[in-house]
Amino acid sequence: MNYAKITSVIMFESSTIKDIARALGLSTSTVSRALRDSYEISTATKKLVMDYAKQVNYRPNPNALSLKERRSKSIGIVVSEVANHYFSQAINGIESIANSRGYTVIITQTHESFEREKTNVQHLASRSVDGLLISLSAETDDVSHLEHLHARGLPIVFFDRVPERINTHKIIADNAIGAYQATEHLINSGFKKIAHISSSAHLSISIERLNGYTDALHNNGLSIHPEYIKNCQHGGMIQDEVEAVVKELLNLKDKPDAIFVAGDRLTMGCMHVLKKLNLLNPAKIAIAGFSNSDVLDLFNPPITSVFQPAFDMGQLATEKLLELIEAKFPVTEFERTVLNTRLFIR
Amino acid sequence: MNYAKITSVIMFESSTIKDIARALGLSTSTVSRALRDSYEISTATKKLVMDYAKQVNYRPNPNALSLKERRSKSIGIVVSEVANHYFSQAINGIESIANSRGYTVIITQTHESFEREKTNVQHLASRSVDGLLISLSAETDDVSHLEHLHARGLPIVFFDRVPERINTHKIIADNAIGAYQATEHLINSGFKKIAHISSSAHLSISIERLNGYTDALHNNGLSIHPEYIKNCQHGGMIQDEVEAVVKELLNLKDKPDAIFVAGDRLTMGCMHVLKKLNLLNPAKIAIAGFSNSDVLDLFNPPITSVFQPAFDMGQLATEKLLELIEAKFPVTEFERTVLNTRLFIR
DNA sequence: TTGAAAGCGCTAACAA
DNA sequence: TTGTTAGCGCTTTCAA
Repeated sequence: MNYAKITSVIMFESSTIKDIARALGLSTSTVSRALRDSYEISTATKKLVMDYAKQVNYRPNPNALSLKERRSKSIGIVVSEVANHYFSQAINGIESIANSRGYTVIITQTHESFEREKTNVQHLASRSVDGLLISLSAETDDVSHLEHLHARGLPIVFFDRVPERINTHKIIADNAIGAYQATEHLINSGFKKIAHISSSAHLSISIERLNGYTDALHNNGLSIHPEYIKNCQHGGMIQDEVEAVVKELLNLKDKPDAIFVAGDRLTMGCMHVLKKLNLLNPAKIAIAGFSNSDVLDLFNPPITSVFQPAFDMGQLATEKLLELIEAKFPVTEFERTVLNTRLFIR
Repeated sequence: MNYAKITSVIMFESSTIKDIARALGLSTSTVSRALRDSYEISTATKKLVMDYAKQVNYRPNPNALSLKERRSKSIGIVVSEVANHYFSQAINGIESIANSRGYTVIITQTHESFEREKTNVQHLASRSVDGLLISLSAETDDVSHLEHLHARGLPIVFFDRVPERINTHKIIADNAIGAYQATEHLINSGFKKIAHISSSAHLSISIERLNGYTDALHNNGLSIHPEYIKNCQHGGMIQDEVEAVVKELLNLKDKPDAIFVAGDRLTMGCMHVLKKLNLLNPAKIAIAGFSNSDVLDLFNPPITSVFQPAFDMGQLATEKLLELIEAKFPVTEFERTVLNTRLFIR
């Protein structure tokens, strides 16, 4: 403890290997080796060091370690927002694996903004995370900010909203089948004029869910009306956009009798608009949508939903990422893993 | 780029001050100073260095900086779970301040477990965060794990669920008034037998909300029945516990006609139980509760709620924390800030 | 079995 | 105005 520390604000710091070495009359290298249980060190010295380390509650300085080892034992997460049950569940899955493997997780939110995605990714990279787990923002069409990092060797695994162009592991739900089932459920419930509201058109999930929707219509002998298909560039983050889109549908001369909504926040946004327009109770229009919310059955009316195995997706993505991070040799074979969705009929 | 790097896995790394110095034929200290726009360096050299740095996309290594400066420019957050609108909104507030001030945020979840809280806190401390923002877990009664760190000088700010014993800044909502208003709303709606379900009894929020509840009953000439007051040790994380508590209330000979629920997850859990028991639609029992959820008005029946200014609380807590972190002199005067809640009548 | 010394990337006191 | 050097905490050759 030096003079400066005492006269200035007392800093929070724990003892270092140097402190231990001094106290025990050993060299720092001996202490370092003893703490890592090296075969070179005698049992007696090891015990001495370990006991003392425990006594003073020694914790290695992660920054020194990172600097030395050139890795931070941390991974960065980029999602739209944590206030979305799909993502919060995925995060729980990610944490469960990462923490058990000794990694810290840094969560960032894009709020569906391309600019914030770039800033977050840049920040995480400069923060020297060992790898990145990303679900693209609704606005993201250009992934060059990620290609650049990927090309330079930063391990990246995508989940949920994945880019075509970057060749790495990708974990997704079977969006097409999920969308197909939800749409078919509406058809089987007697609806014939089914609209579709989705996030921005270029997103992988939007494309896949649109395909499921159109396939379901087609296979059930219903025709596809382009004016029934609407996109929200901001993925539902801007409620006015959702409201505008819903109103456009309702103003059509041939109004839809049901809507299949392709996202958690969009589904909620859509319900709010219908509620506001007094179309919810009694239900003037049916809704089915992608959502991992656990309160959908409390809604009025309760709505049928497509549930994604978010927790599992998070776990799997993390396992894949750690595989890349800890690989001894460059990985050149990448997998695209597709997990099943589940339809909850309400 | 040395041989090892090329033959082994190509690492993701950016150029260092050393690289720049070598390329430009300068010393590392000159480069360092130029990059920090030091008055000692000539304009010409500065421009040379800065231009080159931009060209190679130079990013300072945060680990080296942390090691040198003895701070990490990161703060740790400990909350129950991000899948809780109160906390996700608070986190947004925290991020908005922290990021603008150049700090990274590390979010951890306790899932209301005391053990996980201890592990997370320990992990963050050993991760050398510059400060901690904490809302205690439902199980936490003993705060010695935090007292220890606090005593050693780690800046800590508590929000929402705060301990008595630790003297530092605390940001809370006016839980008593919020609870009072919600209870009085039930009374004014004609209910006379109002029960109360809360998180674990020792939590600050539980105590304050209980006070608001009893005051409201008392001031309105209603008597307090101890058998109407129930606690959930796990703060609603274990749905069976919530179900048991609700059933106990319903099995009383003198059944309550309304329940004031003191927490976001508890409110949802409670609704689910009532739904399951077919008491929700038509409503056989009224519910009002603390919640920051944005979909309460979609519920059937919609429920009256007490909203906490979570975003503001997060912002304020972060400002206070950064004040402590960046203080030139030890801070000895601490504030307890109380923000107003808002009653949303539905 | 242990120690001395170098180095990870950066800053700053001191020299020139 | 710029360079040399030491040191933050740690690991790891190389020497003893």
